[in-house]
Amino acid sequence: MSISPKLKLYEAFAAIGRALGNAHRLDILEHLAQGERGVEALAAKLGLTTANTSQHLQHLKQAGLVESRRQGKFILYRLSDDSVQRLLAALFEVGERNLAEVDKVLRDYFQARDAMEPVSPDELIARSRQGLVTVLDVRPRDEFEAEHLPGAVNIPLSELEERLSELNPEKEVVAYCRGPYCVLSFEAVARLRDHGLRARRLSDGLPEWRLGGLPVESGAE
Amino acid sequence: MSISPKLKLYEAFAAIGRALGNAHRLDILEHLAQGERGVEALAAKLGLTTANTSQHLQHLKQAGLVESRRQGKFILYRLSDDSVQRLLAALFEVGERNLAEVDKVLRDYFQARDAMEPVSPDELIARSRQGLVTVLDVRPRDEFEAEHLPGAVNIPLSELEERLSELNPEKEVVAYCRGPYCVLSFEAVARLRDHGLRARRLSDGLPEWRLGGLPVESGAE
DNA sequence: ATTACATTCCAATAATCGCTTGAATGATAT
DNA sequence: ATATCATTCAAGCGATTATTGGAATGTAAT
Repeated sequence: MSISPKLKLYEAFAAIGRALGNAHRLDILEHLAQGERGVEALAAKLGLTTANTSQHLQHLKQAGLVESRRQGKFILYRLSDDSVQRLLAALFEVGERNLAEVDKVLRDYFQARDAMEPVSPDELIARSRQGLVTVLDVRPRDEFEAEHLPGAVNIPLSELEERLSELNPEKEVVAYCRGPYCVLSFEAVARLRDHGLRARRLSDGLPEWRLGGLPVESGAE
Repeated sequence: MSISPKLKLYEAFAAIGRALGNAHRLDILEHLAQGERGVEALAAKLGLTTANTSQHLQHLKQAGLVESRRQGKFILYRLSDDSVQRLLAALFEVGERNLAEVDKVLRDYFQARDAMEPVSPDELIARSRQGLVTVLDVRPRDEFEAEHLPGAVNIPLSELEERLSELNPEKEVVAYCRGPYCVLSFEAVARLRDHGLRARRLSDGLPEWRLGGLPVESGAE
């Protein structure tokens, strides 16, 4: 007598759950949400060994969360589907709502999250059309070149101070990066304000923007 | 130097993932999606020991997926939030889309899923208003009494054959149970058709109906 | 072919998980 | 108080997981 089909299904779904059950793998998924990446490139960004990164990717692949294709010497990984991003969003929502620990980190580190008054995509589009804002992408150059918001300027966080002059002080800066928990844009807004500029964060990152059906550009500036 | 705040957050989110990473726990969540339950009652439905069920519940509680309250001698557990149900739905969607194994089970066991032509909630409401259908709840009596669709008739699957006469053969039967992977309604529809009745499944179960903001009733018939 | 290089596989470690059994807790009922 | 009952805790087992370093695979360039 075989196991109930419902449990068989749940076993498969649980495998997806286990795949989500590791912080590094969530990190990988955040990076892949921005576009295809090779194993070594990912490993470098994450600070993991390639062997380890490869293992995590295999794990994610078996769970149906990512797919891969070969291009020349490299094997590029990407999210299987938009449904994966929605799953991540649902996971984050549950965490934000029900885990005191999450709330604490958000409050302590991403301090004054509310005071940052994040800009919604709709608002950004409206103000951008009126020429009131500078859209600032603070991710590393390679990520910017792969894909970015239309009309965005790229100043990686590490170069922010040296390149302040490139920003028009008349306009408000709206900074974004990889996603809702990417620290780059928080940090950027704080530093820009220290230098007397008006700056706010976009409420989400590039992947959420794309998921919302909004346009993106790719290539250098 | 402390661990990055993003990883701290992801560690918390990963804990939720791990909580989803066990078939029995998903089963528990399906049952709790229908309403509050005590530990022993759950254990009986799931076929687990109480100690084991309790452990799983602790695990789910720590992950913020369920909450509990004491009522007299019993401790009742419930889902923390609607967001938990949305998370489950997102998990199922990813599985259905990207896991060949899930597809296989759905095809093999829940055979001819399409041929069953599930009825959507909207359609059910319309046809029900016209008096064209019998809404049939095939879950065990206790679950029916806790909560059911308005106007539904309760015939647990185990009693289906004996109580066929209670069903008006002029009307089409629309059966439902706990959720999209609950086997009861599939089985019920198959058997009803064997007996010459027109029968279809509701596309989802009671929890999804409630999540959609549609009304439910409770108490005996 | 041979070399170079990206990626995956393999083996070994320590840590964690799922489940069982039996005792401990905590609230209610007598 | 004492007894009862639902639930949780604690200890222990076999199985699984994350990680690492080194070997093996497979593709591309010479």
